[in-house]
Amino acid sequence: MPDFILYNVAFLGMKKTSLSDIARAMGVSKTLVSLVLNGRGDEVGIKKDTQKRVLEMAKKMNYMPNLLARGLRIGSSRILGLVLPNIANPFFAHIARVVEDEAGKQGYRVMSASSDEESEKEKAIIKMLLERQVDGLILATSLKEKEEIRSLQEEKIPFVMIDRCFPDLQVHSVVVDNHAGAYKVTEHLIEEGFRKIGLVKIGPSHITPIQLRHKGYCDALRNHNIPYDDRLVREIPFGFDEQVMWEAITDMLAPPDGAEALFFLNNDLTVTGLKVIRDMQLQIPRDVAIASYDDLDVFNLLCPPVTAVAQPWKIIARESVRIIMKELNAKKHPVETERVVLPPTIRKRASTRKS
Amino acid sequence: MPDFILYNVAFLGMKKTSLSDIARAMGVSKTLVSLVLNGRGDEVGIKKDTQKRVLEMAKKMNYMPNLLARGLRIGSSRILGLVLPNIANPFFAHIARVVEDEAGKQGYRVMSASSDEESEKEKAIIKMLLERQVDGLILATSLKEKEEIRSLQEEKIPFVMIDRCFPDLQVHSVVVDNHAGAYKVTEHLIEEGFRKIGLVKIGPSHITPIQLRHKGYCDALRNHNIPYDDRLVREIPFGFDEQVMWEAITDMLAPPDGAEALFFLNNDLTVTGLKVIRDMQLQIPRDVAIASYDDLDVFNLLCPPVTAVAQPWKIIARESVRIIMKELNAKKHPVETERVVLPPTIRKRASTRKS
DNA sequence: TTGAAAGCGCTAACAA
DNA sequence: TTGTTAGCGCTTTCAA
Repeated sequence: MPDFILYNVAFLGMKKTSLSDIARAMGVSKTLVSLVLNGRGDEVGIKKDTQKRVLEMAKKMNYMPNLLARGLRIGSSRILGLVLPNIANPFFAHIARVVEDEAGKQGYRVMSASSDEESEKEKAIIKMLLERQVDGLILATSLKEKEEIRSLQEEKIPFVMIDRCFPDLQVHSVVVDNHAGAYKVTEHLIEEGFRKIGLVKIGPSHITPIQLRHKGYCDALRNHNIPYDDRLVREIPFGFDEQVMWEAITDMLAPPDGAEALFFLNNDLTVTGLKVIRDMQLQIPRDVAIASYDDLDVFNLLCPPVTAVAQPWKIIARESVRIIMKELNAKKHPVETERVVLPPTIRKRASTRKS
Repeated sequence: MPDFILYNVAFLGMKKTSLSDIARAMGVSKTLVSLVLNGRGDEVGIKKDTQKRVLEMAKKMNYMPNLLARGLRIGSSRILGLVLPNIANPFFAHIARVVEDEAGKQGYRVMSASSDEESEKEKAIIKMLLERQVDGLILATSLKEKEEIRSLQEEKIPFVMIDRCFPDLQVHSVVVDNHAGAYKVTEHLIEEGFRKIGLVKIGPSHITPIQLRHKGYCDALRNHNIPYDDRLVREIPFGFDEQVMWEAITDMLAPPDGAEALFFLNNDLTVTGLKVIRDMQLQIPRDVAIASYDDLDVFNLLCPPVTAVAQPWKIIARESVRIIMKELNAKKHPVETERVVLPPTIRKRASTRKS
């Protein structure tokens, strides 16, 4: 009475039901069961009745496919690796959410990990993801050198770079026009009458978008005949605290040539910067004007509301998934390289209004 | 000359190197290679020299273990499933980050997914995670009924519930004392002199912490002899927009018995609520006082700063990983049920000061 | 000190 | 219309 034992096993959850369990219980082959359960019954021409019986038995025995086994067999895990500097940052959290949704629509899952802007950590993450046999990678990289990326290319790992990309690499990428965003905000500040504009960068210095934003700032100054003053430019290392920000701001605002405006190059900097400025009891924009790269919902609720560069994170996420899927489903390789550059939106608000 | 071919394969990335490739190239057995690569060489007593040669060959051939295969074989994926309502919500994004870090320290990876507060979506997520053979689950559940949880128990799936837990279930859980948080904030409002206190809940109504917060609110009112007025209590469905919030608030503030204060039961509600209130050109706290369940960094930067209940997300995440690891490593089952209840912190700020 | 062989659960080429 | 067989890459038992 093998049936009894099998049922018991299944019902008591002592052990998971496998394909062969079903096959054995029904006296058919694993192949048949596999075919039916994968919806290929009709295609192959398995009797309707048999199909129904298989389905019923699978249900009865509480069958659950083992996706590790399937992945091993078909050589594809249906997992996407998502590498981010920090998933707790709202910008990346939103991206993670949309990537998850978009990938899910195509039967893919995502495994994400945060690099904290550290090259070594990121290398370890990528290694781990590859060991776990992810089918493709979406990378907001913190890598200092592009060699690692090159080796991904050589190994023919499908991947898309987002937010950040080494300019001279021939790879899929979805980025925002960082130069334009920073240029426009700086120009806006200049047009509002500010000339001494401080720039607060996030470190490490090799992050491409930060370099481009810096360049946008420089170019705007130059085109408006304002001399570049490197006492007005600071780099704050990732993982900074309020103290570090306090020192930087105090320094930048110090007379006689102190900044009249501060442009923070990401949302973390802006939030901490605003805290420090409040603690210093300074009025915005009277004592110092404020602009932010990255917009948060709440920036518009502050008093005064903070001028910001909004990034289209939804589109970044969607495009990255679209491209990686195209790559994964491509019949022919290599697929033509896609380099998407999205425009940022400048949200001019009261924090940059000359009073 | 098999060596040549093998090297070629490895170096050109035509095909990944496997254990048997290394074994074959060296003329030894897979067993040996596996043992050495897993650091069990000494333990088993493999010659130092052989070990060195294996290690070198592995490196030379660019070996990467296939974790799907290992997982299949050892019956453990070293993956934790993390189920959240929405990873884009800062509260959950922070939790995800810390869970990722803590699990990583123990060699586990996490696969997360968002349920959007939908029971059906969550069931599908759990099913998917189990099919992917996660070793354990951390659940901030959106499930309406506890049956699904019960069946996890019956199937002996290791899991920990966080943030939300069905009260009469004997399961591991890490939650915040929601009743206390809401009670104290409500009491604070009352002590500041507000009597008509509106409550803005997030739907769906079965979310346990929301029910408890609601109860905390009720109890505080009762203990201060303030009658409960259900016109002052609204539920806004998850995924709401500004319009919905606008209607609710307009309604609650309407004379003659309009609310003098509003207590929002999560950070999303607070942010949108503040937007609406600003658009209505109301002064906080003169026209209406504001309190929030969930604190965000920026709440302290608003003018006025917003009174909030801060939740210890770092501890929630750490504890949940600690417990699931204890469960996974336990020699004996069942492990004693852990029910951690963390205290929230009330941050009293100017938004609730009677002017 | 090392190797042979089995098998985790699945799919797929080929046979019948 | 269904079954046989092989094998994905790994670990592990047992033997030598």
